[in-house]
Amino acid sequence: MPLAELIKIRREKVIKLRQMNINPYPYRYEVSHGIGEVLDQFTSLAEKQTALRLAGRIMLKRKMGKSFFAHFRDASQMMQIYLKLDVVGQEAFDLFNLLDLGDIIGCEGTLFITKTGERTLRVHKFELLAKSLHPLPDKHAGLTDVETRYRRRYADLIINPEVREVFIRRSRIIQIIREYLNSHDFLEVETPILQPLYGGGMARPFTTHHEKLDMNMYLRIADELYLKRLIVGGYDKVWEYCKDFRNEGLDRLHNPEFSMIELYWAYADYKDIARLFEDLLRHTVFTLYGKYKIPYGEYEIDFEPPFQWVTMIGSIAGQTGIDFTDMSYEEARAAAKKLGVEGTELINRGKVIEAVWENKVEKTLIQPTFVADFPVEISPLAKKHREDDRLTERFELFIAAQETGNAFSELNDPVDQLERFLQQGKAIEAGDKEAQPLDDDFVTALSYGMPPTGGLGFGIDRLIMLLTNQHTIRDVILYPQMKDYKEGTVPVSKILRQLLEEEKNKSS
RNA sequence: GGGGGUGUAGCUCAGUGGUAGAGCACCUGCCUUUUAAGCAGGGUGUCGAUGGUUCGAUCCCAUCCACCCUCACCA
Repeated sequence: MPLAELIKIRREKVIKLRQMNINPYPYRYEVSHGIGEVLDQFTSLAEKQTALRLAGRIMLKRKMGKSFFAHFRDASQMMQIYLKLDVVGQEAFDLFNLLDLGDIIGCEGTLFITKTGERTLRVHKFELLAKSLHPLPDKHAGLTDVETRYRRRYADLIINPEVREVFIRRSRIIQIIREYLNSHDFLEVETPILQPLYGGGMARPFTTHHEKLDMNMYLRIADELYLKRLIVGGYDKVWEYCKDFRNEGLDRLHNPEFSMIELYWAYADYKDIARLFEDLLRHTVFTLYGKYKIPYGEYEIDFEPPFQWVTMIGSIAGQTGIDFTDMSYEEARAAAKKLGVEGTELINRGKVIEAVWENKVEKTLIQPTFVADFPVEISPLAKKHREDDRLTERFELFIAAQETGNAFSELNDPVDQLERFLQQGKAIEAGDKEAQPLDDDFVTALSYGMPPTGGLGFGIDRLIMLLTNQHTIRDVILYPQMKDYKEGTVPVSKILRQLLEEEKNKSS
C-alpha cells in the first residue's frame, strides 16, 4: 500500500479521535517507572500489585477477540501489555483498537506473568500520548537500508536497539574521559570554532564570511594553537572537547565534521603524555567493560599498559631491514623506490620516511603501539628531538592499524616556530593545500614565553568506533554528512498537504 | 578522481521485452493468557530520474542522481 494511503488511514483516525473529544497530542503523562526498572524489580512489584504508570511506543500489537496483547518500548526496554474488554470497558477497548504501531501511549496497571511465562502489564487505564502517522519499518526485518538509516536516524533508533546502544556508549565514553581529565586537574575550556586563520593540523578548511566585519573566516580544523595560547597565559593543564571541520573526502574513516579532544600539560614532555594517554585509555576501557581485552572485528585488542613503544625509523627497519637514520634526502628516495614507494609529493626527507612507514608498517600495528620520533618536516608544531634535530619529539598511537592519537613535546621556541611556518609557507606556494599558514599572533604568543609543554589530540569518533566495535564512522555519528538528493522521495509534508486540501474541499 | 555494485509496495526482498509478485505492515470479520499469535477475506506501485532503441521498456542502451564496496589522497 502506498505511503499516502497508509498516512491517510492514520489521519482519519486522528479526525475520529478528535470527534470523540480525545486529544491525540496531549501535554504530559505522570510516569511512575521506566520499563527497564519494572523488569528489573518485576517480582517484588508484581507481588505488591503496585499500580504502575508506564509510557512508551507501541511496537507490536495483536487482537485476541475481546482482548489485546501489545509490546511497547521506552528508552530503556520493551515489555508486553495485556488489555481486556471487561477490565477497561467498551469505550477504552474500542479506542485501543484504533491505535497503530508507532503510537505512543501511557498505561496504568499491575503486573502478572502469562501462561507462556512472559512478564506483562495488565492495563487498567491507558491514554494516547502521541499519534504516529508514519508506518514503522517491518517488525522483524527491521530497517537495514543504510541510506535511510543515516538520513532518518530517528527511524533507525526506533527500530534498531543496538544502534541506540552504540550512542549510549558514546555518551558514556565521553563522560568517563571528561571525569578523568577533570579529576586530574585539567581545566575544560572553550575556544573559537569560527577562526580568522586556521591551523594546528594538516587539512583543507571550510571557509565562510562574516558580513558585518567583512572578513573571511574559517571553521577550525583543530584547536591546538588556541589551547597553547592558554598555556602561555598561565594555565598549566587545559583541554577541550572540540568539533573540528575538514574540507576533504568522506569515507568510512572521515566525516567533514568530527570530534576531537586536545589537551596540553605544562612542564611535561611527550613521554609524560604517553603515560597519561595510556592510563586514560586503560581507565576508559576498564570502566566501560570491567576488563582490558575487547574485540574489534577479527582482532582482540588488549588495552592493558604499558603499550608498545617503537620509533618511526626503527619500525621501518624492523619491517624492511632498511635503516633511514642517516640517509640524505636523495639516499632516502632511492631506498624508498627500491621498496616500491615513490611519488612527486615526496619533496623532502621527512615525507619519504613517512610514506615508507605508511606503506610498510602502519597495517601491521594491531595492538596499541606508540610510534615515536617523526621527521621534523612533517611536524611543524613539534619540538625537535633532544638527540636528533632531524626528528621531533612526537608520537602517534596506533590501534587496529588506525591512528588513535597524536602528541608532541610542544614547540615553544618562537624563532624555531617562525622558521617552521616559513617552511610551511613554501609548501603552500608549491601547491600543498594542507600545509599550515603563518599565524603571526601565535608566534607573538610564544614570544612571551611558553613553558615546556606536552600536548595530545585524539579523534573521539575513531576511538568510539574502536571501543564499540563499529567499522564505519557513520555508525558512531548520529547525523553523518549526506549528500542532498533532489529526486526519488515523496516527502511526508507533501502527502499531508494534499490530505488537508482534500479535507478542506470536503467540508466546504 | 579510477574500478565494481545497488536502487521494484511503508519495510525486507523476489521477478519479467507484452503494463509486476511474496512476507510483514494496512483494511474487514472471527477469536478473553497471545507472542514472528492464528484463521478467512481485501486493497496496492510514476519498478531512482531523463532521454533513446522498439509495435511495446520496469527489463536493452545512454546520461544523470543517490547509496554501498574498493583503490588512490588525506585525520
